[in-house]
Amino acid sequence: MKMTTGYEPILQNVAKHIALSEGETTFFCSLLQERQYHKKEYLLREGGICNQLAFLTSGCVKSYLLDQKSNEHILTIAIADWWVADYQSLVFDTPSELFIEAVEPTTALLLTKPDREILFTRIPRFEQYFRILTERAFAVSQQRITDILSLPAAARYEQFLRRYQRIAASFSQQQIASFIGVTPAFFSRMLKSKRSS
Amino acid sequence: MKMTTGYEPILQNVAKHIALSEGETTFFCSLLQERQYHKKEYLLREGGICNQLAFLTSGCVKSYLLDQKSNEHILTIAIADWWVADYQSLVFDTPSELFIEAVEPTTALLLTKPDREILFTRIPRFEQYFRILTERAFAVSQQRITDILSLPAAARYEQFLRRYQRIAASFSQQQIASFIGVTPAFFSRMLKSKRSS
DNA sequence: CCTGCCACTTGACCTATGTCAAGTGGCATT
DNA sequence: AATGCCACTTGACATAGGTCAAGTGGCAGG
Repeated sequence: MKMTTGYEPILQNVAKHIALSEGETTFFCSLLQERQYHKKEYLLREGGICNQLAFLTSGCVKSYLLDQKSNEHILTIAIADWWVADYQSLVFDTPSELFIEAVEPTTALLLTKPDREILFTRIPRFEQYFRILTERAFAVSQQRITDILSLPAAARYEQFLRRYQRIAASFSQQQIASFIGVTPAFFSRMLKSKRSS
Repeated sequence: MKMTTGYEPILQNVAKHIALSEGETTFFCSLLQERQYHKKEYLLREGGICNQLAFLTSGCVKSYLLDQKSNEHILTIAIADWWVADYQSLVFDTPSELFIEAVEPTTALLLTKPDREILFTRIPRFEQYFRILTERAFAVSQQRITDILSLPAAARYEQFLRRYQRIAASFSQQQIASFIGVTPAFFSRMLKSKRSS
């Protein structure tokens, strides 16, 4: 069927964890809204309440916050086949402190929070799907905390390279510096000293 | 029934999210194993594979890792009514880099990973229960990352006090210093400068 | 009442990383 | 070819927080 074309990636992702009948597939897709974002366009802005999750079918986004001095700190990087949202805001219904912004042209399938609740009611197996994804995301998040607490900047950069190999090239040094938690100037010096070693 | 006495706290916790019949309650409890830990006893040691979750009915535990210089870095603090596990190890079946240790005498109800799978099969609503808990834990974890990235040590301490008010007193300065990511010496100086201000 | 021990404090010094401002060098537009 | 822009680099300096080792002061056990 033509209507499911743009949904292939998400259906494959879902199929890794739970099986859906044809009717369930149709219902699930009916709750999703496809949306394109151009580079630097926002999926979410600070102050808004995050009431949807986005599944990326192409492109790449970052979520970040700005501190008092307007320095950008990247919290997450998400690429095709990943869900992204401000969980803090989504789960506790609080205003978001994050910006979520497309780093390159990006296509996303949006699922609103109320629609997700409907989905859970109609197809309870989606509880399992999201449980599994969230447990993984949580595990990765915990790892990030231990990295920040226990590793120096150079080692955090190694970790970044390992985990984001495929997409490291689409990020400027500034972005990477922000993700690993150092300034661009320091990161530049760090790279230089690595090259000569 | 006498047999469910020690299970009251966890049943109340579960009841906040899903309703269980009497039979389901009995089955759920049959998968749990109660265990006492004395102060400084380990629930999990580095190198082991974490194959269970622990629900605390009393007491307090910390999870931490040791870096190359044997400095302790506290990842999480858990108190009564919280689940604790090394999700990194539990989810990906990798050897744990964490220690989980009782900070005071603690009682836990243990649920092994295979038993949890059985639970999901027999009572699928537990998928929802754990989805909700994990989403909250993930949201809190994300917040911790943004705190570490964007706030100076003194502000991270404020956050700690806000979030762990009730139990802050059971932690030594060393533990708190480790949680917020500074050395005991620096933390001591920080407190002094706060007092005089 | 001593003795140890343990948490905490403090001083002197050190280092990783930040700040700010002035380059440099591509590369896209005209 | 000139222009401008943007990412990156670099120098000089500043600072948050670390290190190590020597106190101090409770308080628990004998």
